[in-house]
Amino acid sequence: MSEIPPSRRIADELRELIVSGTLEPGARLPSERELAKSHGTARNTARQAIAILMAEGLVEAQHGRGAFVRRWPQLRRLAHDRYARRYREAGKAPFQTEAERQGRTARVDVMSIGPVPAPSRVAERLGIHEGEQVLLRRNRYRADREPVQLADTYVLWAIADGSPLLREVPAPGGIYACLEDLGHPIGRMTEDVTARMPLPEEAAALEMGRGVPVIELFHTTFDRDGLAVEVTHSILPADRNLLSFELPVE
Amino acid sequence: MSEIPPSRRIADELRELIVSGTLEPGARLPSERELAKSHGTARNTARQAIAILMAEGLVEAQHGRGAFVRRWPQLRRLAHDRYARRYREAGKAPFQTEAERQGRTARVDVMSIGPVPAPSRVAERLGIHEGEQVLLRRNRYRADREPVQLADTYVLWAIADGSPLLREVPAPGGIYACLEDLGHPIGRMTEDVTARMPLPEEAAALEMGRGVPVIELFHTTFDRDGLAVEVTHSILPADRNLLSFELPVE
DNA sequence: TAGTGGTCTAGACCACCGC
DNA sequence: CGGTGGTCTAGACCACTAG
Repeated sequence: MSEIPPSRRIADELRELIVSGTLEPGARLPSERELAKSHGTARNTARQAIAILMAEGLVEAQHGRGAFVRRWPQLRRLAHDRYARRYREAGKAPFQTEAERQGRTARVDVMSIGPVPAPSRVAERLGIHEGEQVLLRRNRYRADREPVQLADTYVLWAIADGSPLLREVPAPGGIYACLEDLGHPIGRMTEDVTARMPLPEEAAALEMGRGVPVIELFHTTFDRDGLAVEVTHSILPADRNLLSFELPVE
Repeated sequence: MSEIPPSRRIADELRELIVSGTLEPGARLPSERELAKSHGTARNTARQAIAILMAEGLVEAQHGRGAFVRRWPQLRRLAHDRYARRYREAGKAPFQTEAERQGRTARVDVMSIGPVPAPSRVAERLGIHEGEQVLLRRNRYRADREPVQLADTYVLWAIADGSPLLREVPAPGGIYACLEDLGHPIGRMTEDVTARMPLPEEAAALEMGRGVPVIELFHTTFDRDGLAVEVTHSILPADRNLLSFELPVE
């Protein structure tokens, strides 16, 4: 048998109003105390209903103001050709290219640059052993102030050692232009994409709301000899990013 | 000032044990009553701590048994060349190709086939007006029983009308082989990828645990004349899927 | 049957917001 | 100041699991 419990029922009712558009993005939900009274429950029960909707990313609570239907912000579009050589030759890094294409201002916070032991998922992609020394460049990207990406870029230490890659700004065209200067012309690039919920640190660094997942992306660059020279592990707020790819047909 | 509240503190402690590996995947957490006693709080407070970790996808509760560190299942890898013609000519649909490549058995549940008005995000990709009639094929895919994908495939009605696309099994090579037979050889394909939390219906149809997001994917197929002939809107449990792409360099 | 999570109650105090 | 969400308490009953 198992009846639907009151907290779920209240959540279901509100969800229906939201997905049907009756409650538009930005609209305020009834307060917890109102919901409790109108449904004849304790306040904690109504509160639980709101919590369900927050975990689903449909609702956002603001302390002292109320609970609101989440506005899904404009997506930043990451085009499939964002690493194309023509942009690099124009002296622009991929992120800058993307931002300008969408009329936004690119900002990069360089969090750290230095040698670290390679994490397992990076090592397997670089074809080295876990714990071997690699260069880590840790960046946060913002578009018009809004954080849109955390990126940990790992480069083989043999390539990075003593190179401009250790500097804050390695080259006008970004690290890919720099890698080419260092004798590793780009041969091919692959990206592995999945998603998960953010850790609290990630959510904080990206100023994310509750109930919003992150896209987890591993980018691997191979030079023309087939050597994996660089791996970037990125974390992107899912509500601010849309990745576009082109698939081969043949 | 604002101290960290007890529920957060308990959650932080447990999370540290999980991410550091002290509590391995599958390990049982202390019960809510144990946590409450050991931290000198009410049971509801300890319960709230567990709820935080569940929303983060780190912990899974089992009624009557306990709360456990989530095991992240093996990822299904979706290769960038899964739509390549050579597979189609071998008489295999893309999903079947992928499953076999990984030694798993492909299962397809055909949920419905029939004309519907085009939703907005489909219409804009097909280059038609919202509400125009299109064919919808709604499928659920499973690998060895486990649901791994919901896929709504929309085809221009002018192409689908009276064609084998209205049948359960349109052609041995899947709908893409069928589209080629109908005079629309594949020219190019694009995929737009983002992520969000699942709606309860989606979570149920995919048998997903709490705190696991879905990957939302729009696949668009263009024929050699540049006509958008087909759009597939897929929902994939993020803990069971990894998408691999190859990026153009030039 | 004992122990577990799932849910609810009816209070309480705090922090934040806007008037 | 009143209304809001954020958190906690100390109980209670239910449903499920396992020995």
